[in-house]
Amino acid sequence: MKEESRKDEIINTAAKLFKEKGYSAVTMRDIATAMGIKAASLYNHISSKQEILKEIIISLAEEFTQGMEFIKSSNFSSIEKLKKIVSLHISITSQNTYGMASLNNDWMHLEEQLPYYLKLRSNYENEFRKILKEGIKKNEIANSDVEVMLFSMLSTLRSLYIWIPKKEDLNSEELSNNLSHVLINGINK
Amino acid sequence: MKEESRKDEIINTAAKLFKEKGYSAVTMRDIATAMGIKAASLYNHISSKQEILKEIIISLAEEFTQGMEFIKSSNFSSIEKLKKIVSLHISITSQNTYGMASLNNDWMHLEEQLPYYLKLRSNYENEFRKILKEGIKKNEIANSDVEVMLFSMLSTLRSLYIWIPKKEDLNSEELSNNLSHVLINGINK
DNA sequence: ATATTTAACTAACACTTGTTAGTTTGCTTG
DNA sequence: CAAGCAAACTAACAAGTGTTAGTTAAATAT
Repeated sequence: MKEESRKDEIINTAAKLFKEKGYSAVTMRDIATAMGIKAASLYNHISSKQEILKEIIISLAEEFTQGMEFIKSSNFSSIEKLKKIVSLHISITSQNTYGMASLNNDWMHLEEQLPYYLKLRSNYENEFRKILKEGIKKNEIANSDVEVMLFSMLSTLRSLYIWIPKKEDLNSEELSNNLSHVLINGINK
Repeated sequence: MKEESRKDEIINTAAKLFKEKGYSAVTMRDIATAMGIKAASLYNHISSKQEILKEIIISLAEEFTQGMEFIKSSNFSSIEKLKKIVSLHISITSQNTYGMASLNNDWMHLEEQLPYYLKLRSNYENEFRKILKEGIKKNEIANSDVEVMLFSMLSTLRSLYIWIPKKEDLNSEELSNNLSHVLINGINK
């Protein structure tokens, strides 16, 4: 029961193609061909193209929600919490770079699940924002524009899916330390 | 001759739709309907859907190339050059957020123009990288991993198109200062 | 006034899309 | 061996795709 099901194979194959061309440009025939079968055969395992997208995106969004929940309820310092967020993004992204591309680029093609996804996303951003504000109040974080700091960090973390696959010899911990350092201390001497 | 031509109207309307749903999900009928005409009428002004995408992306990519060329050949300090790059991104993006969405998300659907676009992009990244390396050599910039710094800054700058439209009362200069400060000094106290 | 241009229209095309129905194949289990 | 099942297949569909051809109406230039 723990081995990868045929459905999972379809989802992973699709995610790979979605990353290259986007959800709308990938046809069911593309997915089927990549698996060496015919398009109609896909429907023995999944109910629609939509379902594939939903499975890719929602499971990832829930992983992030869970990770943030854990960090929130910890008693790390604000800076330590931010470092944990960096680790969270690197960990999830390096395990599923294809899916992360869909999460970032194809979320608007969710249909019934779109409101749920948007709720998870704005909750996540709100928790992130709270950590920054708390850090400023506690004098751990510079009193710069919170929205600018949030935007800058989140943009970088959300783009990891583009960048991680280019680094063949990825050491997650080292990357996490380097990236945390740059995000927290900037590039200044 | 300086007023917006019908072709430009089509390109701008298309860019807006491309931002919302992506190039592949937008049909010629969608573009036409948004302009209050029929799809076939578009072809009095443009030769293909492809051409619309090309016009949007290539002109923006060339603007960036030109801006970088200017910064490169200036004799600002490395940090000042980076601040100019931040300004460049904010300026181009706030003038054309729709187009910037296509540049970021739909470039892979360029066909004949794809190699040219990729060349411009990698040249741009190389010049950016050179500025960082020069800054490290001159002891203006911290000796952190150059690729991590480059990735972090570029990710943030490339995501501006998502964020700028949310700020209704945009003061470009103030944003430029705030963002430069965060990118250069980080968020640390 | 006539000729020309601009920019819209209708109608249609060949092809591609997601999906369904019904069937066949080959493995697993009693 | 027979039955059941998982997972492939072929064939077809209705709707939607980008695009072309030919036409028409209004604005502009001669």
